[in-house]
Amino acid sequence: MATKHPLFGFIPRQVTTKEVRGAMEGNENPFTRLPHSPQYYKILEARKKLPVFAQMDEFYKMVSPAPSLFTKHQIIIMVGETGSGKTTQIPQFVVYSDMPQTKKKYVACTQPRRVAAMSVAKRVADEMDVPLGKQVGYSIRFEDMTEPGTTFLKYMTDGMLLREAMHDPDLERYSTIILDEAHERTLATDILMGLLKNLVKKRKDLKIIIMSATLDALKFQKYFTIGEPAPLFKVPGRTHPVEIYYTQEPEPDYVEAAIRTVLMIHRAEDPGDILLFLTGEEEIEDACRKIKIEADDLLANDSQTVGPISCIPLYSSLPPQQQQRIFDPPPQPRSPDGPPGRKVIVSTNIAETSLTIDGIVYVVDPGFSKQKLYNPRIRVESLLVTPISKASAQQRAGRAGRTRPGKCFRLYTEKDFMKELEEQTHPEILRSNLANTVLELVKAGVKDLVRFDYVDAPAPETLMRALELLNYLAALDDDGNLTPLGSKMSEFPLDPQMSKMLIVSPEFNCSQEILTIVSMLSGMFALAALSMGLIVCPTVPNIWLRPNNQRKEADTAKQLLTVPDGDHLTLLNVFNEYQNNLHDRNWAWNNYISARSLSQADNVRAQLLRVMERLEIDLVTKSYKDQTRHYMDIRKALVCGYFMQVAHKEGEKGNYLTVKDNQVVSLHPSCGLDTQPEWVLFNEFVLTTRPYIRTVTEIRPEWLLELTANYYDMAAFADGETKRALQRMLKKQTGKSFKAGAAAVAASDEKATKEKRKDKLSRPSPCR
DNA sequence: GAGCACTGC
Repeated sequence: MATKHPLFGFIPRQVTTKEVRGAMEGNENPFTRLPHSPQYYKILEARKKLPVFAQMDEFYKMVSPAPSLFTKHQIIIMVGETGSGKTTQIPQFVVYSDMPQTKKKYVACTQPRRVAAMSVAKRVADEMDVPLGKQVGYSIRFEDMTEPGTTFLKYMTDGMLLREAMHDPDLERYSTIILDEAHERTLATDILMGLLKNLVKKRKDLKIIIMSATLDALKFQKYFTIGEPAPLFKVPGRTHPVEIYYTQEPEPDYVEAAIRTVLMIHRAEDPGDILLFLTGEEEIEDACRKIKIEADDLLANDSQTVGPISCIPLYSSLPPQQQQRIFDPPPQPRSPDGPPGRKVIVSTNIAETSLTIDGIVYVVDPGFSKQKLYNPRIRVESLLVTPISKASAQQRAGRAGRTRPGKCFRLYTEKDFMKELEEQTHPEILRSNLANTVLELVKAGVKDLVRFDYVDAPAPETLMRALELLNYLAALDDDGNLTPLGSKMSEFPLDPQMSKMLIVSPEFNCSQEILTIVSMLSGMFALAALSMGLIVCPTVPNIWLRPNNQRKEADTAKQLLTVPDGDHLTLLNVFNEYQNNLHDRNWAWNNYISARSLSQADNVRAQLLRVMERLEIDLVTKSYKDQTRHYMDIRKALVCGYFMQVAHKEGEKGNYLTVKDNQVVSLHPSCGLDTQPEWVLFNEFVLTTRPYIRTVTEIRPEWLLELTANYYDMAAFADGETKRALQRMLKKQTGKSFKAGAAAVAASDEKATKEKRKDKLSRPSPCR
């Protein structure tokens, strides 16, 4: 029996609300042509109550103006608060209008986080009555839940779309791109906004929707002014009111004030859970201990009016089982009709955006968070406790009104809120090292990095630092053009130093080993999704576990796996042992190693291996009788990527001086080197209680001159202790008397310059 | 003898 197709008569981008609602209410699913399930209608009733649903007509008038106005509204700015339903509904509205399924195109909606992409895709698949991964799917790193030819609505991380833009700058596969949570201003979203603003000139059929919270909308509207400003589409949120309280005077000690406020709420306010924002692990654990002591004290003295309390810490490096505790119910009253228990969650910023916890009625906001800052002068990213922005404060307060009216206690004065807090948190692009981003942009075809149309332009010095690094790595030539090597480097989801050493590693017969080291270094920070929709495994910043009560045992275990030549080799050793033990979690556990970070490294390794195969980079290893020689090759390959991160020992006090930047640094206590070698290469420079270098390997200075002559150009090297040390090394190599030695140094200076010239012309050096 | 805000490819 032939029936009319539910979308019969729909003209792409000229559909009407009546047509769409008709199709939605119909018996037959327009995308599968199967009967709608009873569940579908149930969900549809709930969808109809969302604020955004009432504005469908307004939306279609904006995206589908009369045909003559077709190109006019190519970009739309959409403003919607929490609870408006924009993330789930707008992409579906767009599907009915674009009809991507008829043209083999996608409607894409980006999210800053993996979990959000997964869980929203699942929700929308249910709403559309289709299986997840068919018509509706998601695409995130390590997981592509789409079916080519079938999927037409795709949720994805912003980083994933940026990767695609590198290969296909015209993003031909997409009919509409929706950038959700644009106000969060992630690095990837910012770069995408710049690329898309440029792309719409070329692709007149492409539509862009920028979805954001209120405060930023005008900025985006101004940025996306092409002839005239992009239109604004506003949707009200659906949250409960939150009363805001300020302190009368500034609080000298915000942790102490926060604890006092939590206890005050517990004593005096109605039942309801409390969320307290602090800045980091140590602060949080400390506050939890103190709250617990005070609350137990209250309970002991006054169990008639005060109920029990459970205090739960929340930060990303907490093991997943402990994170789950935030969903536990509050403690039971002491007696059947005694005062009710209360749950207090003490959290980092993770609860501001990444996680929502239902049942929170009170928020305590001291007004601080840790933020990453990049200092291009010394090329260091550091974490600093910083006052939050007004937007952040508003977001935090909103967390109290998700289930019923709430209260937010700000531990600063109203005057400070008005006068001292910045409107917005500085976007990530202004606070980051941009080496990776610059390489991605160049690969995506952006010619002039300095004049690129950024929403907020980064400091010229940051761009210069990135260009300089990429030039020394030979990813960009002297005119800033992408070299074939740079093009290969951009294919890897790695820092440029790492992709460089991976690409040159076959020349040192150790690409197997470098692949492992790179995977360990980058897997240490990557994510692993645990269970959908709830919570993710946190970042695993350290592979070494050190439980408080077994520190000694943990240290001994670490000692047994340590390779004295360097931490990079230790990482290699750990991974190899893990493989020799057949990925046994017990082996990891018995050796005080995080099994999660190892399996993550395994994941990353498999992905990088696929890229290597595609680029035809040989996977080689060489067995020497003498392991030291093998390690030497690996260390040489490390030098090819990290020659700019080298330090030289000064004096006998364990001080090191970084090459060229002349920063005084020390070996991090976690470093496994058994001596203090004269020359070391490091993976990370961290600024904490002191400047430290972390993940350190001993190198030989002659390798610097051999392998990276254009950076270690003696003739052009600024005078200083490092240069003198290099010269001493050259002198020793010649083995001559002082006078002859001096001549040799002069000659080697000259030789280095010549080498460099020759190098630029023809020499097939691994690092050029 | 120290530490790790949060994401992402």
